[in-house]
Amino acid sequence: MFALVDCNNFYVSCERVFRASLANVPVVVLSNNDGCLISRSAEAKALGFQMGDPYFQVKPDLEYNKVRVFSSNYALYGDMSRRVMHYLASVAPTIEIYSIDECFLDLHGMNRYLHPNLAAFGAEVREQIRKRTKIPTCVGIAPTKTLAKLANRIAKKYPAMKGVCYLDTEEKRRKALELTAVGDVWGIGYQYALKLQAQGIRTAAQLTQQSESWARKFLGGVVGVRLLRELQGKVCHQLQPSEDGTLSRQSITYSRTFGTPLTAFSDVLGAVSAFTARAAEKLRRQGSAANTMSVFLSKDRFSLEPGPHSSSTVITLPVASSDTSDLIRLARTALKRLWQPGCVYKKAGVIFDGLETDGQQQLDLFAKVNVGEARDKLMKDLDKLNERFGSGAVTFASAFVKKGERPVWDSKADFKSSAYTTDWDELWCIT
DNA sequence: TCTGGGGTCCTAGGACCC
DNA sequence: TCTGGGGTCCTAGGACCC
Repeated sequence: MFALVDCNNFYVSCERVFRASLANVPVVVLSNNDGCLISRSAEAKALGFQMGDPYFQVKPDLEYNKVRVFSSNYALYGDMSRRVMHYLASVAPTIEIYSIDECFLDLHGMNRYLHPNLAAFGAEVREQIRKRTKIPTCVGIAPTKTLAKLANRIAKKYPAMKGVCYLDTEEKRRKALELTAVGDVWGIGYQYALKLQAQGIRTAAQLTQQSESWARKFLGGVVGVRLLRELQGKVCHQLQPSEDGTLSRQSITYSRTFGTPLTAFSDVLGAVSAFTARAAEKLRRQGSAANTMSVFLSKDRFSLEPGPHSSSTVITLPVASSDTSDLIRLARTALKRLWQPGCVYKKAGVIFDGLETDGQQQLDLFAKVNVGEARDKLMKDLDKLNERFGSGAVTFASAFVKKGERPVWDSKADFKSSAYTTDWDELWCIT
């Protein structure tokens, strides 16, 4: 059996933990750059606000309905997430942190005398998380990950379930599949839902009636076959945990939309350098070095101008690296290649790919060994200083921003709550 | 004026090699 | 009209997820 624990409206729930005044009123949280709605309270959903609604379009509506609006505050959400996951790690033999607000538990081998009734176990988990963190959750328990996802949706949708849905019998599995629209199945997105509806397949139950060769043909090859089998209760996806429960990434990206569009090379270079530094930090944190680096620049993606709105270039490194100064130098080379004078740029990003374990690189025949070691030490010290004194305390010249000033590329975040739990300067004040 | 960001997996097709 | 057969590596693109 697998369980999926999913936090309800996670970002909104995090904001509510620290503000009693947000209870029972409509609340939404915006994406980066205050772009779209990405988390909505039940009250905001009831008013008709949709996931992904552009903020500028629904702003009058939000104001009219007195909806409380927040910019996203990842320092807060990340910290609350760690608390939830830390608890979950203590109750199941294996967990896989699937996203910031979802976690799979592998219940195989769980002590059957301690938890003879998994539905009661689910209820206990919910209650404990609520007590410890004030975050509301729902729990789905079923024989496969895909069915656990489905069970979780049902636990959310039907209040009578009291937040827990346990598909322990064939009868319940069948019922759950009949209650689920095909587009709500994990792995069926917009395109597949259209295709399926055209063939008269409306519910998950109807989907499971199809043959594997049909799934292979219409649902993306082996991916579709696995999906079908999982719905039928045959396990295809095991948990994939890493040591700390988080997945070790195969690629690492840092990209941002600029708060205001940029036209000067020096401004964009500053942004790309800063993004490179942040991505390199992520690289070192997971103990990786990158073999390739891509830099991309984007113009207005909603403009009707013909031609591509984005351009990118890939640089293959001579030796895999996680050294910020190396990488910034390459980023500058890449940027020069891409740069078109007179263009108005709205977004830039850096992607590291071809990751390998740092320190295992083939020796560069001409490198002076001492230089490499000194650099490693420098990067370690850099990370320590930034961890202790705050991100950006020590930076490279090309990414430098004066203390107290906001960089020209900085995203918009007009409605941000405090980092109550992670920043000494923003602790919760009781006045 | 304003429309996020960070990932995954899979397939197909081309280049190249023996 | 005929014009090998594998294998690998790389890239681009499509679909999905939260």
